[in-house]
Amino acid sequence: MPPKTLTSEQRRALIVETVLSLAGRRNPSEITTAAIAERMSVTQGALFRHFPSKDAIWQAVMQWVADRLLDRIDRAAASSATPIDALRQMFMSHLAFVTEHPGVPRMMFGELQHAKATPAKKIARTLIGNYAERLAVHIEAAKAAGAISADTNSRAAAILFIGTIQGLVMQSMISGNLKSVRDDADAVFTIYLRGLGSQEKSRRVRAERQSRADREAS
Amino acid sequence: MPPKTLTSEQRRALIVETVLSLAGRRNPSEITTAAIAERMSVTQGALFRHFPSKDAIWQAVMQWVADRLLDRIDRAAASSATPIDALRQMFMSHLAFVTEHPGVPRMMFGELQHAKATPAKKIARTLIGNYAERLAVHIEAAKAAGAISADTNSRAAAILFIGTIQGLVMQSMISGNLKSVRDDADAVFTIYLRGLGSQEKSRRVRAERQSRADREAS
DNA sequence: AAGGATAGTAATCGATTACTATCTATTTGA
DNA sequence: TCAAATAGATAGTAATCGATTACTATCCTT
Repeated sequence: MPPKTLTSEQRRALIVETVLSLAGRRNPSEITTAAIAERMSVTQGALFRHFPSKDAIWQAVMQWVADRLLDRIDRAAASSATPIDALRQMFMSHLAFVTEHPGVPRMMFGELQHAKATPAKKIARTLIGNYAERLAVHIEAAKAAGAISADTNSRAAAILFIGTIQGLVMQSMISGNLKSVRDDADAVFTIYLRGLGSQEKSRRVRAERQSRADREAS
Repeated sequence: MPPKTLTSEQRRALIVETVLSLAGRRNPSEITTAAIAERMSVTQGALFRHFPSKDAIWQAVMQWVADRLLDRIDRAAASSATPIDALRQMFMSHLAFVTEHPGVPRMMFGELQHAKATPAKKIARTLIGNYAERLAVHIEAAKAAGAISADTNSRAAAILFIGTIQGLVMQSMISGNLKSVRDDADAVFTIYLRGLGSQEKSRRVRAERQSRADREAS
């Protein structure tokens, strides 16, 4: 069965998608151009009609990740009422994103491993920088609103936010179970929030409290 | 210059040491048997006189890491007076360990990336399991002593503890600066501790307060 | 001093890697 | 409609990977 001939743009998008899909099941550093092509039912040489090198493919994949992730957390934050809620929504939508695309954290980890700065690593670095910028906005806003302690170290708070997500993702890599992330997310974020000096309870706790109140009222 | 002939045991130890050293400067997945041998001033084939395969080398490296790290945190905890202090000492000694051996987190990340369970990954998994066990002991002790909130989710607290360290390490991978870890460690751990519901201040804050008191007293 | 065990060398193996030159088939546009 | 442009196939390339071979040098024991 000969593959349909696509436009170069379509093919590029499909290659990126395929790499990300493969990265969800194996170590990105072990993904060969032959494996990508096989998955697409195309010969290996065909890939180089659309990308000048393998590095360029990796670069495109990281750019895809950066664009989508930032869009996700931006939309999450925009639909939030308070700074604290924005942080929570960013946290949860980030986890939802990596749950939908298990290859994403694998690609990130794999790129950051490189000592020298590959083009793909530069994109990853920029992504995290932009991410931290977004976090800083809401952390400072939360401070200004008195929702968290004024003496909280903002830089440390941002590092911890990202590290918390990494911890959850890595836990899922160890167990091989991606659902465990969702189960633990709420409890972990609750601890994080209290660490910032917030008095707010987690959504789950508030919901339970509410339903308990409902039962007592009836 | 012909290399000195060593006993197989010595040579094995040297190979492990060399791999760890190389992992501190490049992606572990890019470390070839040829590169290891060259660094040791030995021919590539000589490695296979002491290890049956490259996998076996990686396995030995991870075992080295597991043994040393657990020993480090155990000794740190043993020399602590309170459960909270034990957690803090474990945290700091862990960071000191990876600072001394930058190849360690790289090896861990690299192994956990593999989808299928390689022998080395199994050791890494066991290590983290043992680590979490140690953490649980002190977290529960801290609860019993009333040093942290009783309603703290212990599993989440352990995940967050490890994730916090990962976040710091990854931050150093991005900046390429390992010293930044030490600078941020105290502030990040302070947030973590408050997240558990502890009222205790960080060592740095206490020290500053003390020195301020000293100045005022003089 | 003989002799067995062992550490290391040099060369090479087959497999796999990213990449490319050449040809064919398909699509596109004036 | 037909020729130019382009997507893909075919069939390679050189380089590098982990691993194995036959052989040599050295050490230790009796």
